[in-house]
Amino acid sequence: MTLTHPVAKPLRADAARNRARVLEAAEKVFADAGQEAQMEDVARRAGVGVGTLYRHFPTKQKLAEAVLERQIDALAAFIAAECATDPDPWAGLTRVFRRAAQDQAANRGQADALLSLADDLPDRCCHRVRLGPPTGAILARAQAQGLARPEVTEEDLHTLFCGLSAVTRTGGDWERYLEIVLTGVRV
Amino acid sequence: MTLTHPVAKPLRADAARNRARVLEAAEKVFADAGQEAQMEDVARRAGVGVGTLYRHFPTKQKLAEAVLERQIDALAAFIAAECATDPDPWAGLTRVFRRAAQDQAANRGQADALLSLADDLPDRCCHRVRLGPPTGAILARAQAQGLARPEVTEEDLHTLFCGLSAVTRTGGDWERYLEIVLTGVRV
DNA sequence: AAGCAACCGGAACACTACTTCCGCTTTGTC
DNA sequence: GACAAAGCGGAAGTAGTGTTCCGGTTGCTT
Repeated sequence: MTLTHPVAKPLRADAARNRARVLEAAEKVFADAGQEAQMEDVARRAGVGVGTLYRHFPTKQKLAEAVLERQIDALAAFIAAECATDPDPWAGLTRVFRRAAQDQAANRGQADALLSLADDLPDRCCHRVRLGPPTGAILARAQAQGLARPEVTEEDLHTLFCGLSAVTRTGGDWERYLEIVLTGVRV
Repeated sequence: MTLTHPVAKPLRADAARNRARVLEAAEKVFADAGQEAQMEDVARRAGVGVGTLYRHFPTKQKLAEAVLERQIDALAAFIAAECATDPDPWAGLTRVFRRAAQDQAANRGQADALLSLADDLPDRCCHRVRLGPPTGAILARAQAQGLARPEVTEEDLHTLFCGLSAVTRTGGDWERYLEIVLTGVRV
């Protein structure tokens, strides 16, 4: 499902091509520069003019959201495919954290998104909204098996994700961070 | 070569008064807005013109550093007076974290400083440089008494402080964060 | 009290980055 | 192949904010 609405809007061939180029370029530029990415850089990298950017994405914020949404989609898919069904829920939970850390370390934009107040992000690219429930479900299974401390909540995990973003953003050692934090969650 | 040499430079009475006002105003404005604080806001709050700001602090960055330095000084003094000498090193360490969290929650500027790369901050207002050693010493005592996991390092604690800044900045529940993280450090 | 130097206020400046606008080009259709 | 509509490029417009400049003022010294 690529479109959010059933309203068919046939895009001209060159327009569709440019839209894809812009998204791809934006992904790279936001990965490097986070929210400080510049529209002109995105345009140059995509090989289009800034006008074309604005035809497809009315504002920088919307472009950032589109990029973020793709990455959240990928992460959600990874969780569903590789973590949620793991017979060892603790291993699954660990894998979620490690993947999130790797993503953030490679994508400053993703770390920045977790550091800004989530209120100004729509649900479809909100880390907490999209990833909280599946991650919480894994946590619940771990708790049911006595592998995780029972008083830890889904909300707590989100807090730990936020902390993680600060570590990756400052170039800290996120492996050590995860080790300590997961020790604090484990029984 | 330090400019803070014993070279006495007697400041005119009004200049000294204004300098103090600027610092006080800046502390409040940076506490509210962090690095996004605006020089004009500081000037207005201090009841002076922007020109006066720039006579005392040649750049916004320098002003932010001066504010930060005072807060780091206060935190260092607190650690030395109330935590370093605690017979129970674990209680001391906990108090350091709690105080840091409270400071950050009340001072967005302090949280922002921990989220930016520390490289561009001079030593005298660098969290890691100023607070790492005394905090590390408390950790070492806790480890010697078998209260903290032996493989945790001073560096790790700094990483956890960085994570803490993300939690306070996003309005997360830092009490829960500390509880989980400190559980991960404790034996 | 007078003179001078330091200091002050805030308008003007400079710079950066997002967004708009419009003449030209490409695409799809009859 | 020609026409209309959709799309394109990038220069120009705009806005926000850090910094400078200078005529006027205040404090210190003689």
